[in-house]
Amino acid sequence: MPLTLEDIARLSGVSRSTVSRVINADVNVSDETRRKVLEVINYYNFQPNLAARGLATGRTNVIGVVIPAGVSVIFTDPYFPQLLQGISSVCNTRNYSVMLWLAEPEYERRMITRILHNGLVDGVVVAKILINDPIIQSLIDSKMPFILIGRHPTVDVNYLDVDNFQAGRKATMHLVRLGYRRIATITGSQDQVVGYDRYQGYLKALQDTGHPIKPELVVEGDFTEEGGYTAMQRLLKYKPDAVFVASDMMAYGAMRALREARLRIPEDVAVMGFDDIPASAKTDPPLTTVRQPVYQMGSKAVDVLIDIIEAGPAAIRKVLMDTELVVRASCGASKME
Amino acid sequence: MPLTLEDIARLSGVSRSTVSRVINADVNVSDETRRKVLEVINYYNFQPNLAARGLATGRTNVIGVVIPAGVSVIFTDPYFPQLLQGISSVCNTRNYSVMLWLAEPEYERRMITRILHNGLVDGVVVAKILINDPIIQSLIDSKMPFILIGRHPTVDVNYLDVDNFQAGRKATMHLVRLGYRRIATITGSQDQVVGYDRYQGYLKALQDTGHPIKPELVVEGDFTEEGGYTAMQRLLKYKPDAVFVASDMMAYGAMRALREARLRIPEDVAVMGFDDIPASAKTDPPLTTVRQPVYQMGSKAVDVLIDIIEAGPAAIRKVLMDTELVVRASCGASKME
DNA sequence: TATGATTATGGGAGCGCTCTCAAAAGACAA
DNA sequence: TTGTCTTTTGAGAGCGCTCCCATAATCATA
Repeated sequence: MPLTLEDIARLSGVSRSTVSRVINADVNVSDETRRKVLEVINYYNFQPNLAARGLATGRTNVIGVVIPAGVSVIFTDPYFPQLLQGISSVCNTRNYSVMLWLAEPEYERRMITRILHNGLVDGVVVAKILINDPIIQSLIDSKMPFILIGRHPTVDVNYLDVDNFQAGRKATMHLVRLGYRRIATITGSQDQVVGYDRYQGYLKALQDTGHPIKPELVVEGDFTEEGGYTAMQRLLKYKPDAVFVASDMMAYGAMRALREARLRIPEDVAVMGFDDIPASAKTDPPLTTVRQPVYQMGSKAVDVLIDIIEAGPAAIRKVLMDTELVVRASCGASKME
Repeated sequence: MPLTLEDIARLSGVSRSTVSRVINADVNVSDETRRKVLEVINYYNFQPNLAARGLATGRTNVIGVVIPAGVSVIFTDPYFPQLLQGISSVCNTRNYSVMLWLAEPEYERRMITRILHNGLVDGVVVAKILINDPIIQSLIDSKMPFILIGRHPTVDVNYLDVDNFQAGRKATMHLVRLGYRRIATITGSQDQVVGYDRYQGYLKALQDTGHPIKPELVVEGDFTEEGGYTAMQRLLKYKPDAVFVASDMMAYGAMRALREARLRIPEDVAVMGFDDIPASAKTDPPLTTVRQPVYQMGSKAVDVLIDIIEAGPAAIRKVLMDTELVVRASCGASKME
């Protein structure tokens, strides 16, 4: 049977209250008493019961992490392990624990109420929510602090995301600087925020550098390899010399289409991807792409969430994070030199 | 403020005890009363506070999952996401929650005591523990129910693992049946249980089928690509016609060595891997290998653990799971036909 | 030395639940 | 009607902690 506060109190000849003060680093304890109590605590390796503390304080120092299962089956990408590492790391340093919920559809509704109302967690991180997921409204109604990973277009909630606009701009700028003149794009689905934002970044880069925007050089994809392939086929007749593809998966498809058309990468057409999934380092040629700071997104999200939990409700926090251009061979070297 | 049992009791005109009985499906409640109370509970979407319940019962219905960080940085493999899915799935159906700990080395000791003694979890699943990790002794001392994923050679604890011996045997048998005569093996480190077991399976298959065991056809590797490469180089002069490599990673190295030696796979040398990491479907040629039922390992481990938690201490449970041969092109078709 | 301010400690209530035990309410037979 | 047995309900204590308040001890100052 584990020891209790009362046991420690008895063993060190003080009251339960004093032991509690020592554990919670209250200043109103004499050095002598503190020393005595700590000795006993360390000797017995005492750990206060967190369920009891949770009951007394109304706070558990546990955060929930919700990952929709529909998303978490995507195993080709180290996204979730990295995200969890980031989350876990901050939780460790800030003395929180992580409750993980992989939300299977059939349990989803039951589960949500269980999470929200059972007093088990102080706040929730929701990863990669599907647009218009009912969970968001439940969360808002519950008054539980929460943060989304992936920005939400319509509802005013705390979120953290990659700055897809700047990233799209940065990627396109890279192509511009290398001297490409007919820069096409295969966008993501325009009804998804990420697809839209990356496309807007592409447009901005061209505008800023005085490049004309040619509608025929813009094709909408759907984030799949197949979609990238057909999109590239359609682009071919307009003879682009470079293409910014809004996801690595689509970029693979685009590269396949180029190979079939006997075009060399990057000599005939340069290819820029987005995501930097691991396989992109090993394509032929290795893919230049944009990397998201996944680990940092996890840690930052939790940091913000814990701030909200501990400081109480404040202004909505919207955090955008920078991406990193990963230059490999698929865009070639400068055409200027 | 969330409602309490007392609130529900008042609202439905019964006592706190009766509401508790209804929630816990106690039989000693009249149908009429039960109906009345359930109505109120559903109307207000009441959820009992789990911290309070935990305090009262000494059970939390939470299991801890510990993944050493040294291992979880391995991102090339969907191992952990799949394992977590399996774990999570059973937890959902059996009404448990998952507390996730990615053990960073610097926090490890602190964390372990926190997990074990703070009354937050009823049991622990420890994934891919390093051999002789001190965590095992701590777990044993703590009397907390726990199960290892990955069998432990020396200490007598609950574990669940893949049957590496049978798997090694099965893989080798496949090569035998295809008619290969000089079947070599690149083993894993022999000081790791998995490496040893797979090698023993190889030996058994050869014995059972009356093949002589040629020591020159056995080279010890270290589970790295580089190790597989050098091991294969050493094997070449003994002219094997097939090689069972104890991990896919090493198999990639072995294939590289074969390509450099201008040997065709599988015409000159067949290659059998182990693990079925995703990239193995896309090597040239695609790698025949052994797949571990990772998802099932997660779910089975939790199933066993919860049984132990709910039934109380019993005999040590040691579970071995079957593997699946994934036949692709790297071992060719039968030489007999 | 008495007084008040300050610091250190202990006692009690209460967080929301479960669980035991006793009492109340019915059911039934004599 | 009374008594016995069974079913249903309620009251109370307690899980291990925090937090408030009262009291005791210490110290500075008049």
